[in-house]
Amino acid sequence: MKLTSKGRYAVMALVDLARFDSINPVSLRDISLRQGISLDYLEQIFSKLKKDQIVKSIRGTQGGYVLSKKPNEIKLTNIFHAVDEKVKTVQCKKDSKKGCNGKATKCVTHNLWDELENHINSFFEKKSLEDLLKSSTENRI
Amino acid sequence: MKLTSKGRYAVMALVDLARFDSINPVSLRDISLRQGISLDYLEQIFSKLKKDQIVKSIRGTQGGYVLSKKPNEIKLTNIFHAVDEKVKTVQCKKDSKKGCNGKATKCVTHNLWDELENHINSFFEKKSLEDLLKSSTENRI
DNA sequence: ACTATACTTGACCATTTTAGTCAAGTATGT
DNA sequence: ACATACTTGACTAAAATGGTCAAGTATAGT
Repeated sequence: MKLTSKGRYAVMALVDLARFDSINPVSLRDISLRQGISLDYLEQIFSKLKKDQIVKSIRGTQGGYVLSKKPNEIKLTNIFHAVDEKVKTVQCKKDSKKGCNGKATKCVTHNLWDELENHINSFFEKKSLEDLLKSSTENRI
Repeated sequence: MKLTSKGRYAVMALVDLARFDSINPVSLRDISLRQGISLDYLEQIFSKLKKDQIVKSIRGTQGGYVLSKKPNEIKLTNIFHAVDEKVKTVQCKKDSKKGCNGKATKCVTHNLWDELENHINSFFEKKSLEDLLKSSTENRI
């Protein structure tokens, strides 16, 4: 099981954004420099975040991105969903008329992954951007 | 985030094994046929399970594998650990003297993954092979 | 002792996913 | 007009995944 860095970057970038948001739109270039994430990659990520209305873009000279909602309204689950970071349960083929793996019975792990998925999602649903914002300022050196 | 099928196969195979264990050692060939998992791949997996003393091998004509412990003593966490299925947190480079990503500060996601990891592991530590065994017989068609 | 069965080990490989890069735009504030 | 910044889409090197293939070794039963 693993978490990809796309999800991690999205979270890092949004925390960065939330921190500077209040004053002006934040350009991806600034985020790129501050967080050490490739600008090209950030563009991909923010395009998805925008599609899910987590951020808004503002064009023009002093443009950039701003959050669409307040930090406490943005849950991790929203962020991960936006960038297609999901809990894949490596499920059995669902197409067949028979059970899992072409057997007559439901495979023994079938319910297990469902339970696990719920368990993980409950974690992501509880954590908001605001929570991260707090702990990140605590950790500042 | 995803779970690989190696972990899923390991769980499926062990539940199968646990179900027939009481009578005789179970050959990988039987498990392969019943669960629809490639024999060659099962060999790889069981080699790891054996190294972590989750199963014992019995050679010879009527040989096969048996569980090393009782089903309620085998937790999912043990199984996943054995087959190298782990929660990868896609962490920041740890080598540098500075903080994450060469920045002066700890990156904001640093603690987050730690928390998540604990959350997931607590799930795996609770579930034993016996639990799965029960629910698998309930689901039989 | 022989042999079939079953475990053991290690090299190898095709496909998919990841983590980006590159290029060519379009929109807008000043 | 023009610099800045967002937008879109094609492309790709490297790693992980999900296996296969080959060549053994050990042992129970006859």
